[in-house]
Amino acid sequence: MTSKTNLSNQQLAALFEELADLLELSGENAFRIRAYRSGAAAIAGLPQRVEELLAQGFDLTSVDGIGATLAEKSKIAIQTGSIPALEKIRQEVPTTLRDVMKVPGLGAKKAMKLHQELGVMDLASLKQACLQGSVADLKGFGPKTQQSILQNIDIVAQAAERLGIDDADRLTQRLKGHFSQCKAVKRLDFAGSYRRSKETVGDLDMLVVSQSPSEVMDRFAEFPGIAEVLARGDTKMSVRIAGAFQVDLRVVEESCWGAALQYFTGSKEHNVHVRSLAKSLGLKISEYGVFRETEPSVAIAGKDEESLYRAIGMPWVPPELRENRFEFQKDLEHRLEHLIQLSDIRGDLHMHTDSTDGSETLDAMANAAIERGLEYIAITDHSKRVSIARGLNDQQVQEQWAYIDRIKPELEGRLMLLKGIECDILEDGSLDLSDDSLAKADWVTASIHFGFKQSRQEITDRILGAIAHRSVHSISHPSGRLISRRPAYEFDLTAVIQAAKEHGKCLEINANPARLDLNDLQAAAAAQAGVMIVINTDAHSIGNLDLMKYGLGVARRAGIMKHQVLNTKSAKQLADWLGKHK
DNA sequence: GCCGTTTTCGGCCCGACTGTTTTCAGTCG
Repeated sequence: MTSKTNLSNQQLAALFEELADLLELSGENAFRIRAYRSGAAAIAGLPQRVEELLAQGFDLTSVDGIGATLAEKSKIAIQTGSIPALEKIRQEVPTTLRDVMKVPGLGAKKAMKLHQELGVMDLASLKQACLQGSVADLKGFGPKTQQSILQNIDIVAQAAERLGIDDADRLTQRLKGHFSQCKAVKRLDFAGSYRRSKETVGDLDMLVVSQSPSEVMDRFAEFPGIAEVLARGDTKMSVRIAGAFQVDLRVVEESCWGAALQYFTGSKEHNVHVRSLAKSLGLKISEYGVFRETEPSVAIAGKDEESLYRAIGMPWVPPELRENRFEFQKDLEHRLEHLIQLSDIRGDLHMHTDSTDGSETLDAMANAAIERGLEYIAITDHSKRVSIARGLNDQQVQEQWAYIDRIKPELEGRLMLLKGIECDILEDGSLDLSDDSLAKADWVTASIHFGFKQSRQEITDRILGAIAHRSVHSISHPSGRLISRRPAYEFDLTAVIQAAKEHGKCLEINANPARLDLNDLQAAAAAQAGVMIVINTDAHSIGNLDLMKYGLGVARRAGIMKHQVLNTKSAKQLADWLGKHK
């Protein structure tokens, strides 16, 4: 089978997701919709491209969640770039209603009702309807719903325009692959907020060194998924990728690579500061290089970034720090020397198994951790309040810990396996498991999954209570936000940081790209106050263990140093730390 | 639509809670 669609697994999965959404809007059977969703997830999780698998004669129906129908539709999508059933339903249901459906508080039924009764087509018309007050008059809706829509609509509108860091990551991989055969490309990298590891990326800046820009641009135009070429000049080209996402290509000379990379990496605030420093030294910095004001035609630096920063008396600044926060302070050299990096991470203290909502057995997670070179992990399944995840009760968690005690000897010298729990902080402020149980754990991380609408004081008190509990070591995803999907609950971060400091408890940077919680500013505040940070993947599968890098992005943006992060400690040091925090 | 069989149909992770209703859609992972 040959094809020219070059559809990635993520793109194929997105087609099925869209089909599922549109079927849901049209009131289709819920289990059929779920089947499309789980099929999409299965495709997104395949280690190899569907196109390659099919070419090798692989039987897609052997994958869990993919049956004859999805296998056939996948085949057609790979050949044609689309699915006939999707094309058909797009004619019947406006696909922009998918955004309306994603507003917290709304679902398929309400979105469809808004469409049919009020003519709502998308987020803009939804907002207008709310502002006019006509939503509150609709049967099944009310003033509170209308108010909540208005509060949450912007976060969804933003999501439509920005990519999560992991999606941006995948897009850069596809672009790299697309250009790998293009001989005109001498060098290629991505700048902008993506390079600075921001949690979401508004557009992607691609920088290329080439002698023949037009050849590079021709190749760029062939990239699958381009909806529109917005502009094309001699050295610069902009395209819009499916949806509203923009990718900018800039072709530069080898000699000014560093200056261009620095210029396009930003941030704007960082660059303003850099250029004013240069000016005070009688220098001028542009994307073409560093120049003396007295001799503006000869670049004295800029072939690489190091030379540019050296010219203004600075060490090379890692992109994550270029936010005009720490990089111009006196302690920069000290911070750079100790700035945390991925290779400093020696363990992971938050992950789930198939005892609750993880997809792998405890043994599989342990083995995967060993393969990744981790020295220790904590198994932290959910407690019973998270019933949808089949959270563990006191007896079940004791059974899991007994099992861990049994297999510990086999892992001796390879992995320190900690008996942990992600214990829910209940609505009344108590913890979801008995004190007796929690006292037997090696590692307890407490978190909130319910009661998000409580008052700021109530939620703060819940967290403070958990911090004060003698068996708790850490608070996981302290703000509760889901990026582009759900805002953080209201709580007093300063009080939480203060309490964590007083009780010697950790606050987590959850590395899952949907969370990244604490965020960079919150994590910086905590670390500066002297709170120990822990960076965890919250893995629900083996593949999730590789999400650690996104947590590192947050920590580096926060300027956090190695010694401020608990899981940079060796297994021995961690055991000592836990001994002192009993 | 998928899956597994007690194999070609019947089930598909729960259940307490909110806002709105007086039966239900959506929220939580």
